This record gives sequence, structure tokens and C-alpha cells, in this order.
Amino acid sequence: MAIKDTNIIIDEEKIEKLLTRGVEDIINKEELKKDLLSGTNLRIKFGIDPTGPKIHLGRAVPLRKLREFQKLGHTIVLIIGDFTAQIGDASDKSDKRPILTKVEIDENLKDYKNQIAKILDINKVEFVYNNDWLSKLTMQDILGLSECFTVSQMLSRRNFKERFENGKEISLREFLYPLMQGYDSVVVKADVEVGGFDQLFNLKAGRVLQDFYGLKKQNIITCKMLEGTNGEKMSTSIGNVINIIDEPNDMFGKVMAMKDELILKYMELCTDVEEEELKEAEEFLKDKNNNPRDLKIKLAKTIVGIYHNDKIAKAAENNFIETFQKGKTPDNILEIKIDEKNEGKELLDIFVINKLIKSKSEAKRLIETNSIKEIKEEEGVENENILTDTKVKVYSGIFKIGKKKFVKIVLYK
RNA sequence: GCGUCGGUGGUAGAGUGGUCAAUUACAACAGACUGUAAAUCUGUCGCCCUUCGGGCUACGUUGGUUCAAAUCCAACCCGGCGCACCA
Repeated sequence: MAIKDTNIIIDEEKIEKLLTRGVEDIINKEELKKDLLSGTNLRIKFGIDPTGPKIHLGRAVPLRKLREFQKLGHTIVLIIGDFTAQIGDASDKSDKRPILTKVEIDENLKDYKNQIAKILDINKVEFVYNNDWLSKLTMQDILGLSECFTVSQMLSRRNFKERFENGKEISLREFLYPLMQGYDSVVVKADVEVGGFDQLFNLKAGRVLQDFYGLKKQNIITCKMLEGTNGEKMSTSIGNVINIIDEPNDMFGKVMAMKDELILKYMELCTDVEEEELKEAEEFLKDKNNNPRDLKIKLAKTIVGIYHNDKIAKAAENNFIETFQKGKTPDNILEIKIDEKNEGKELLDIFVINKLIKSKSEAKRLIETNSIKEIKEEEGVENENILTDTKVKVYSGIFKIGKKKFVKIVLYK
């Protein structure tokens, strides 16, 4: 049992918020509330598999929940799933998930702490790597763990069931995943585990195994899932993610481009705005005379402010308004320097080489639809000259490709 | 192991000797309209070349038949299903 700790803050209002804001479900809400009010220092577990190099807003939701726990003085135990990432979780996949190699995992891990530090005070976080214990399990240990689950329990899990019924393969390895994650809870003696709602099955496995090892069963708090900006599941492969280390202007733009229906959800899950403000926003959206865009700008500013700072957020807002509402060219745009070697090449080749356009065929198509423009600044006035010749040689200038990309080409000798 | 069906572009899924760089849908991209929203309309959607023209690479892999193959044949690899084995 955890010991009474004088650093624990008991603030009923904050506790209530912790138990409700962005929460999908709590296995035993009353118990958790009691624990939080008791003044004991709880061990809050969260597992994060380094399956991609960047943390996006969706993944940040449970991390933000941890932040609330941390602010109340509880201990955050972050399990870096360097072992489990190799097993591959099936929670978010309808197909078999590829296994990551050690090298890929290390690569992904590189910058993780810096990213997490944007949300949590990492000096107070207990970081552990599950490879430390999972790789040491013997066959006998694993058999013991497997004894706690039946095949039909495993198959009752929705995505396994669907795959089974559709004749897709499910490897035994994937059955093992929840056991591994559950065993983590045993090792770190978690009092509470936080996760996305899609993790429910895995989180419950922790309770079963803790019970098996004679420990107190952890409580479980699942967070609501955040959709990507287009309303589909947030996933890097779909490309609808906002990463927490995105550049301010990019981040701002992504928020602006998202579906209106998601505004409230993003406000709830990605920001700290007060409940009242959420209600106001809801009312605001109900009135057809209001433009949801205004709310979105506010949201974008808040989110950029969280991951960068208010000043930068303000700048991003200005940039957005100048560039997209007033149609001006942004100040700091990508600059490509052309040396002697590349001089004389075609402009389109330069775009392709620098990966602004994926192929020359594509570039020509863009020219055909008048999607590449040259921006001329004369006497303070900006003119857009549409580029129509596909064979132009490189020269200095500012170009706009599509509606979002700006490039400045500089020749230097 | 035996039998059987199948493996096509980002996905789903047509095509079963030439008219196939491959119908269609979704996704994606661009243009118009907008609020860088949604919806709608239009166009594009393998790579490359100076062309409404041409070249190259692609339909699991490797060979073969043919003037010609995603399409036929063979072997191999992978998957589904049924049966057998495990009992």
C-alpha cells in the first residue's frame, strides 16, 4: 500500500475534473475518488510504445491526463515499451501489425523524452523500460501468465473477433501482447493505469495479472479517443495528425483545416480551457450567425501556445491571417540555394529534387492547372504571375506551389 | 500432407491472350466556390521525354509458350477454406 504523503494535493474540484474531463470510462470510479482523497501517493502507470518518432495530439490526451495526476503530486511511472513495440499491439489495427526492429525503436526513442517534457515534468517521472524485465521472462513464466486467460476471452476482444471471422490471420504473438502489458503493471506495482479507450483490453489484463501475483488490482482510467483532423482515426499513415513538435505555423494551419464538428472535442481533450468556456463554445456554435472559424482560430492559438508559447502562438495567428486571409506571402519561407552545379537546370527539376513535388510528371500537371505561381514584389505590391512554361530555367524568385507551399529560390555564386 | 480457391496500382475490387498504365469506388492532389472547414462542380492521379506523339517499368517470384501475356503453361513463394494428422 502507498504511504501517506504530505506532498499530495487534495483539491476536490481538481479531482472531479481529473475524473471526468476527457474521460471515457473508469473501472471503479468511487474507489479511485476515495484513493485520490485519501492523501496517499498513487503510482500512475502509462505505457508508451515507441512505434513512431513523433507524439501527436491523440497520444497526448492520456499524457495530459497524467499531467493532472502529476500536478496533484502523484507519481507517474512511464513505461517505455521498447520490448512490447517489438511484439506489436493489435489494439489499433485491424490487420497484423508489423514488428519493429531494435534499430527502428532506438531511432524513435531518441527524442521521446523531449517531447514528453512538453507535457509532463520529466524530472518527477519514473522512467522504466520494459525490455528490462520482459526480455528476462522464462518460458515457464510466460506459461504461468497465459494460464490466466482463455482463448475465448482473447477472441472476445473486438478486433480479434473481427479478424477471426473475416479469415484474417491472428498470430499467437499478438495474443501475448496484453500479457506483456499486464505484466508491466505487476512489475511497477501500479495503482492506476491510464490509457486510450482502445487500450481497455490490455489495461484489464493488468488487473488480472496483478491479482494472479497477489497484488492489489490497479484502477483503470480510459481517455476518450481523439479523431484526426479529417474526422477519421488519427494515424500517421492517414496523415491527419497534428504532432506536438510541429512547427507553429504548420500546427496552426492544421487546426484551422480540421472539421468543424471536432472543435469542441479538441477543446475538451487538447486544452485546459475551463468547463464554462466549453459551454460557451457550444452555444457559440449553435448560433448560425457565428462563424466557427473564429472559434477555431482561438483553439489553434491555444494549442500552439501549449506546445510552443503564447508569443509564438500570436505570431502564428498573424502569419495565418496575413497569408491565408489576406493572401500575402509569409515572411519566413523555405529557402533553396542554388549553386553553380544546379544552375541552368529547370525550375521544375529543382522542385522535385527538393521534394516539394514528388515527380516531374506531377509538377507538369500542376503547371497545367495553373497551380504554380511566381510571386513578384514590386513597389511593395505583390503580384502573382502564373507560371505556364514547363521548361523555365532556374532563377531567383518566390514561388507558390498549390495553396500551401511557398519557396524562395536564391542563386548565389 | 492432400484437395481447392486466390495473390492486380495507397486501399477495396474489376479484368482472364492484343483496343491494358489496366473499368470502378474510396483516398490523395490541383482548380472554381469558400472560412486553408464541410458540401458541390471540374480536372489529375506509374515514371520519363520537346508534342492530342513516344519511351521505360509494373498485375506474388522465376522461367516458358506466343508476333503479342495481368491474362496460357511450369516450378516456387505467400494466404484463405475443407479434409487428414494431432485423438
